[in-house]
Amino acid sequence: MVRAPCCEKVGLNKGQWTPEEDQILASYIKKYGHENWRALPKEAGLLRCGKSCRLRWINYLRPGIKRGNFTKEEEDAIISLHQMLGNRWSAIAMMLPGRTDNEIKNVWNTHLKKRLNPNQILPKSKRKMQRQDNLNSIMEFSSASASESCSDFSFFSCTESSNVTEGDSNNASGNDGSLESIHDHGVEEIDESFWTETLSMNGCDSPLMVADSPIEEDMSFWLRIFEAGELQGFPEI
DNA sequence: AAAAAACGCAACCGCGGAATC
DNA sequence: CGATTCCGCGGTTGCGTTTTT
Repeated sequence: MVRAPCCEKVGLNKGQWTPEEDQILASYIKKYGHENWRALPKEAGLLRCGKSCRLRWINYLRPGIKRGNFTKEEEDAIISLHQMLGNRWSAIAMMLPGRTDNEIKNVWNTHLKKRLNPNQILPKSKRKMQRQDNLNSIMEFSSASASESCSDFSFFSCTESSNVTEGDSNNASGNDGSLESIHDHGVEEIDESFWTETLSMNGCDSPLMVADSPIEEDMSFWLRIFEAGELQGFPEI
């Protein structure tokens, strides 16, 4: 079928956003929310397409966005997560509160990729298959760990609490950071009860389980996992 | 000092899938 | 139940800035 364009392209602004546009968008969303991105720019009086407004809000205007350079811990976490998840930037961003998928993607492409051995970079077609393998490995690993003790992979569960603490109105609609997102990408075989059970397991006192856990703790937790070599079983990308 | 190259970031594009009609 | 709409994601591009020659 023929896809309708996301918006009428004629007469709309493109390129850099002006402070005035930012102001209009932010104040409109603050007042009315963003239930319908397509209709939002017209109602707000912006000469932008809905997609553009959404991107601007998600990446720069919404509350809780952390600006500035990535810390070493954040970079290491991105590398580690990328090893497991591949180019699933939204999933990686879920683990780094305050960072956006676009920002992480940029950091990866401009800085972090260079740290890798070039031989580990697969052609695109192979990477897709590898990614699914990694996901399956993660789920197997986390299932096994959960059956013994509090899983090191309980970060999936913690994702929800992390997002909740952001006070982000966006949670209600789009960038959910929820279990559904995980399921969307091919891990349906994991029963949802797994996550709640994991959360409530005895001795599950990982810092990640704390709703208001600071990001630094998240990062150090990741580093501990990888430094301990607990993930060595995963295939390299 | 100027030109070229490299870099980094913000934004756009197109696709897939969920939701709705 | 197929058609359509909308959202979100990942890949890519454009352009300003910085570094190198």
